[in-house]
Amino acid sequence: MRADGHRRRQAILREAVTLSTVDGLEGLSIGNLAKALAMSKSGLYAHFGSKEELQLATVDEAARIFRQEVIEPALRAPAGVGQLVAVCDAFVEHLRRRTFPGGCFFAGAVLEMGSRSGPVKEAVAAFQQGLVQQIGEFAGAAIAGGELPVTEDPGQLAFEIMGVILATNAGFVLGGDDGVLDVAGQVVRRRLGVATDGPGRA
Amino acid sequence: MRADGHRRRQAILREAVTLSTVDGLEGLSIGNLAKALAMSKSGLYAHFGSKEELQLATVDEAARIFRQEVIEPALRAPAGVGQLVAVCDAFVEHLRRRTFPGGCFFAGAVLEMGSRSGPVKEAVAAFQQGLVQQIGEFAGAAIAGGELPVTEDPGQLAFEIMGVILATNAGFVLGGDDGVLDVAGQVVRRRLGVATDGPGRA
DNA sequence: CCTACCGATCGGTAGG
DNA sequence: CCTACCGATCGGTAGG
Repeated sequence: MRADGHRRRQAILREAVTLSTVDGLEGLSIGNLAKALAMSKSGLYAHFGSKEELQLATVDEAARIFRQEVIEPALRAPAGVGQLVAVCDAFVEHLRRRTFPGGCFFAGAVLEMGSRSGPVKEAVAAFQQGLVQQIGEFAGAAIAGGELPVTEDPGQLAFEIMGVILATNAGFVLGGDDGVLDVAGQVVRRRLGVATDGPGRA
Repeated sequence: MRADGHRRRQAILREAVTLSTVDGLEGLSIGNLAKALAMSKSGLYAHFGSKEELQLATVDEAARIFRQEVIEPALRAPAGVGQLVAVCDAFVEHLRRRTFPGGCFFAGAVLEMGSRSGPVKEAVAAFQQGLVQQIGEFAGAAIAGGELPVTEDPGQLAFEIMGVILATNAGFVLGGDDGVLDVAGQVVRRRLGVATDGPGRA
């Protein structure tokens, strides 16, 4: 059945994304992935013709999961500042529920692939640039809607929020505990002039 | 001569740091490093008894270079806000002069080693935590000196500045051009209420 | 999907 | 510092 083949492929890719957040997209090996899935290497080659094809499909699957867990919740929030806060909150929850053992797939992939060339690097770069652009659009809407002063620059604001996201991921991956996760929401709310739901308040 | 041996060791480690910013600390192989230095693998084992020892020495050398190029210039700036701005500017220059092909060594090492265990991860974590603490002390001095309101939190401010640093590195590594490098200074000066030397102004 | 295999490279060692 | 080697694993293929 086609549906079964698709589910099998998706299960493989989910495991590939998971392993990549620990070992990297280059450190991900066909042998390790096969072992984790209790199948043979050549079984994997029936789905992906080469390691590069596997890497590209892994990036696609990681993008799908990130969109589902982080972007889509933000898009459902009220346009403007609400979406800026929501994208940070959704990212924090993405980390908190430990979707992947190595934190955010793309934070790692950007640094691993950034200084390389080829289709995998291009795929990672395209996703990252799309994310920054999406956040910039949220910021633009907040300014256009009068929630933020017209002296704000959407690109700079997107850069700042990307910084909060990356600092949160780095702190979380390194510390392994949820301690850092509350800082992101506090910082971004303070920066945008939104009331903070501090701890100790219901 | 001891001095020659020390220089040789340092040259090896400089190359090891350089290669690590592209291939990672795990992707750094004894064979590749030996080839880059035009020596044999066993020649490297005369300096480092194992790959883990090499990795630890590589982290130490990267820390030395980072302190020299980023921390020390900041320490020479006026205490308080001046040091917060200076640490960002020095980091940007560290990237601009392309010290390493893969950007900031520690930005990559933190994500690569974060979800692992062992002495190499601990060494990377210790450096990163020391850096955040150092920036937090700069922020504390700025608040104590009345340059920033007492409602500011040094830890949150250090987190924000680490975010600016990480977003700058990610953008630079991915884009490969100097375009992002001016944003960091603008964002951090605006955040701290310091006058911006915008482009078009001498 | 499987077993069985290929040459290349991995970290590391023996012996000099 | 060197050559020569070890077993293990790498990405990938042949043949089923």
